[in-house]
Amino acid sequence: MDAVARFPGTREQLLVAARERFAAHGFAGTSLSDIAHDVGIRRPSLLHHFPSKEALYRAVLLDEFTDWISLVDQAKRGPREGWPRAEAILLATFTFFEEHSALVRIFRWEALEGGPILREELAQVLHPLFERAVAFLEREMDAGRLQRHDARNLVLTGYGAILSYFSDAPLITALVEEDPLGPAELRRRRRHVIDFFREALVP
Amino acid sequence: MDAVARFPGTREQLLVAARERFAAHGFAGTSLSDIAHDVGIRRPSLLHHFPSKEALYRAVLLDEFTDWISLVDQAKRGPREGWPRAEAILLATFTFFEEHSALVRIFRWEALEGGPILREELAQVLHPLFERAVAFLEREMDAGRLQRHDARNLVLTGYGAILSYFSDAPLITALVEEDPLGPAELRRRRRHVIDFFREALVP
DNA sequence: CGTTGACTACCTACGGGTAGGTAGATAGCC
DNA sequence: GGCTATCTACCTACCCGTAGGTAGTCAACG
Repeated sequence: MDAVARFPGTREQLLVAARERFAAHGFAGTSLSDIAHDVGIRRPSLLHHFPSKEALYRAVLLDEFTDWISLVDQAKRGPREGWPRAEAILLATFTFFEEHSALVRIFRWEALEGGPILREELAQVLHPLFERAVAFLEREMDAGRLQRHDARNLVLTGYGAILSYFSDAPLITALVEEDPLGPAELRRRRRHVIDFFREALVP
Repeated sequence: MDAVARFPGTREQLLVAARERFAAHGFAGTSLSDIAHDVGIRRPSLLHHFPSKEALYRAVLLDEFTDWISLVDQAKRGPREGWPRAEAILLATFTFFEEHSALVRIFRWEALEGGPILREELAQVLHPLFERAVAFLEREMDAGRLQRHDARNLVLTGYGAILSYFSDAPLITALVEEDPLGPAELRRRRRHVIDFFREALVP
């Protein structure tokens, strides 16, 4: 039967532990023993639930992507055009990554080391999202509802402004006094991103 | 005596090879055998020049930091205030990282995996640069020569806009058709960053 | 009702590979 | 002779994955 939605079955515990380990140390830097130990079993027992390290990794990413897709669907509601829509997308993206910081770090690991979900494979998922964002921006710029910019680079800048903050948080901690992931600093960052893009985008 | 500035001594060859390897695969993902092989010697011979893997890594970063400091000194020339100065700094930073893409990737690795040069240690170098940038921005905003923004977050956004592009280039490759590090795309990115920040910063 | 057989989840032990680091020998150069 | 740079051979530690064994559960069947 469906083994999901029981208490926290071993398999689900393993997925959570693996997500945190992969996010913290990347694919190559994570050992199956550590993950198994987090859950309180031995490594071979882990391999009873997932046939290989790579399979476990893919399962983790599949979980995260599911949440990601739900965000995209959710973004279909809300304002339809102009800056209000751009703002809504920025806000939703910020909030999503705020709540899925592990995904941010896994993305960065993938981009850097090219994990088993090779860059190409990951890019296949990101490509349509990227194209949709570019199309939206170009349409709004053509209509004069947004200031004209290089749409492709604009999307990259937007993602970078959000992703970098979360992925570089450990480094930023040593740069500023407050915890960059604390509620006050997160609010401050969110407002900055919105204000900054509005200043550049609203005609 | 000073062993530098000979032809390309083995030590210097090792530093270059190590820089590329560490940038490509991070500290943990790089093996000394690979570095030694790049130079044409065996691993124990490498350890004759550098007592440990960590020592080699630190030597690489020291080299890069030297170039970085020279950039900061160089930035003291040029415009003194307002958007022209901000633009000059952005341009110099962009050009520097364009020419030191290995450093970009090593930075990202450090932020992610917390390499042997612990984040704190790296942050000690970055902290004064960060504070100086914040002070400049706040002074210019107070004087009304730049649009008001959250100075600290503005610096982070600026660095993110430049660093992310270079460090994520492998991923971006699969997102757009052209090579993001080719001359045309680099020119395009540079112009976008400048335009975007001018739009948000010029009063 | 009791026994058998399949299944699940875990274990210990091992094999094959790779990592960083060390010891000691060798060859060339001042 | 002494110093430098390199080598081969070795060590320990860790990795992933597999083999084989052991409890416990649960359903089917005589």
